[in-house]
Amino acid sequence: MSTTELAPPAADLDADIPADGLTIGQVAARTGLSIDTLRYYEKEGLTLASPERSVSGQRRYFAADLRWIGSLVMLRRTGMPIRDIRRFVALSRVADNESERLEMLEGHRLRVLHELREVQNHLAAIERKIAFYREKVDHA
Amino acid sequence: MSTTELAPPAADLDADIPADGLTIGQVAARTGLSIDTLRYYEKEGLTLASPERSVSGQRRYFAADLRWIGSLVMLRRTGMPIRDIRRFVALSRVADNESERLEMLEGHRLRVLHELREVQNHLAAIERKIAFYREKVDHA
DNA sequence: TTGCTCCCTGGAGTGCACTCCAGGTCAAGC
DNA sequence: GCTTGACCTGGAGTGCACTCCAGGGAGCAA
Repeated sequence: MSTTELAPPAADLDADIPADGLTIGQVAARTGLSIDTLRYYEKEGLTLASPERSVSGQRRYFAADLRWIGSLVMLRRTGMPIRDIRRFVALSRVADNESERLEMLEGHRLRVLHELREVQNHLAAIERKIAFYREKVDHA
Repeated sequence: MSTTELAPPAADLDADIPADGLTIGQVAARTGLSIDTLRYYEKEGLTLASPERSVSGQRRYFAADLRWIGSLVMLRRTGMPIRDIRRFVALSRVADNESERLEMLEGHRLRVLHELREVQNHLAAIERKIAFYREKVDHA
């Protein structure tokens, strides 16, 4: 989270995917998540479906997996807790509850907007403090 | 952090302060921080100076304390870690290092701006998802 | 066949920022 | 004089989201 957010994934999320899928390491490189985090999300029930496995039991990811992981990243990076994402995923696994999902996303959206406004206000205060220091420093 | 941000402090930060100062409970009410958090910040060395004490040993806060706590809130709510705030406080306690403080604040500002942009981008993706669900739901 | 790299699992450990607790003091009100 | 409520201290506990580790397997290259 600290360096990850500054170092965007090396490979493009949408670069094409070999016929036998991507390994977890390749997915990590594309998404910016760590291998451990990918397995952790899966264990925590955040994946829509468990990824396929190679004959030797290794995870193999395909386009749909990548798209879903993209959604996880967008929810996490906007601050939705794992617990809530799990609920959203549970809803997404069954049909005919689109309105509930919508409700969750809209609630989340409002919280994010609120949070953004607050951070922006505090940032403005910091910028005033910066101006104050700049004044002092430039006069020295 | 979860409810605090939604429930702004009841009393105004700048309402006037009795001659013998404010108790920690009153400061908590004004700042939105918990009593425990105020003591924790003090223990962690985030206060510019320890607050005065009443004859019976209770903390008494005055305007300067409140202003400083306001700065702490603004740094924390924009995501500066305790560790970094401690460094900033240490600088603030001695003279003639305004340029270092300025540097810290400007670095922090850039990180916050970066983070804000990223959250906004992810939020935009969420809003597209919302539009998608709204379409589906409204057609049902 | 040895070594290397990447993967696997279950479970333990970490860092952060609080938050809670036990046991105690003090001032005010009844 | 007793209760109540707000405060005190040192230290333990919590919740969250990872992150790391031990012990092991598969596939490939030299």
